[in-house]
Amino acid sequence: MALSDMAGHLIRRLNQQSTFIFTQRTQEAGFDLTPVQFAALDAIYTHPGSDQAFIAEIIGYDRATIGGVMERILKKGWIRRVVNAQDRRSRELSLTAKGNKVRSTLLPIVQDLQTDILKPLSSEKQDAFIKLIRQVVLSSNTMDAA
Amino acid sequence: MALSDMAGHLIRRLNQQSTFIFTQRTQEAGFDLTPVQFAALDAIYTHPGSDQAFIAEIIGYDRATIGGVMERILKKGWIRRVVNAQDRRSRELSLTAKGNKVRSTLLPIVQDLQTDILKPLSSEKQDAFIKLIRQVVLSSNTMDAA
DNA sequence: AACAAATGATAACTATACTTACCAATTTAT
DNA sequence: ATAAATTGGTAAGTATAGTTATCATTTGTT
Repeated sequence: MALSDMAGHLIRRLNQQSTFIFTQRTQEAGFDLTPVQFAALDAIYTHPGSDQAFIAEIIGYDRATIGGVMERILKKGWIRRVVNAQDRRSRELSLTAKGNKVRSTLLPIVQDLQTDILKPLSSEKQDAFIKLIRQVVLSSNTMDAA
Repeated sequence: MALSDMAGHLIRRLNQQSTFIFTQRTQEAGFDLTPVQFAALDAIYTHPGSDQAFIAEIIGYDRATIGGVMERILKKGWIRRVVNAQDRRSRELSLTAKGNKVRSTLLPIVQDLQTDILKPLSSEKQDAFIKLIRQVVLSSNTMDAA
């Protein structure tokens, strides 16, 4: 079997293309952010007051990576980071008005661009594909030590 | 639609899992390399004497990224980089005996681990998945300006 | 032959993404 | 109550992955 036909290689290529489309479409809309930054924004919106470790867990990152992401969207003025009074190790995250605006403006754009990622497939095949990916991602997620 | 169900997000998560399995399995086999380094090794094996730009194109990278990859596998003693006599800008890449050994030893391991990546799916669904992903990756590849 | 355009490669910069190590604060165990 | 373990976060280090700029060399044009 050729490398170019292996699952891992194809998945990596697909991720590259997907990221490219995200960047392209959001830049056209006048924004400058990465897929991860949007995911973080959305997770904080959905779970305001959470700490970094929890947000990281939701969107599938480790603590070290999310630290840098938070720093960058903090610098953009999209989030607040307040030290928790009960546990001074943790910082409670929430969206600023600006962050809220960015998220709500981007949401329909991001939703729309999903179709572009799978554009080569018919609508039915897109649905089938999403179902398969979700099955892989979710069940691997629940398997701890393999 | 929730972010966690969007194609882009799922693809990113899938790529994380795929990379993790690659690293895990190859480390168990006593090797220390990344998916990209293996892809580069395989591309050089398939196209010996090529320059970096061509290898980058085959495996879907840009020139800047592949430069660092080559440097690292060069440092490991897996490839040779000889200045082309006809065009002194370019360097002809080839595998050393050691690089050849690494690639051939790893190939069956890497092929085998592909199934692990899609383990949650039945064999039929795995095939369907590969077909769909290949269709997306290959046809997006040939579309230049969208 | 001289100049412009194109090409192979690197450098600098930014942003994931992971590991290991560490610090500080909090919980748990004894 | 004190030591041990856990937890939230950061730091340092490595490896993609991209952009833009630059350098050297080669090729194309006139």
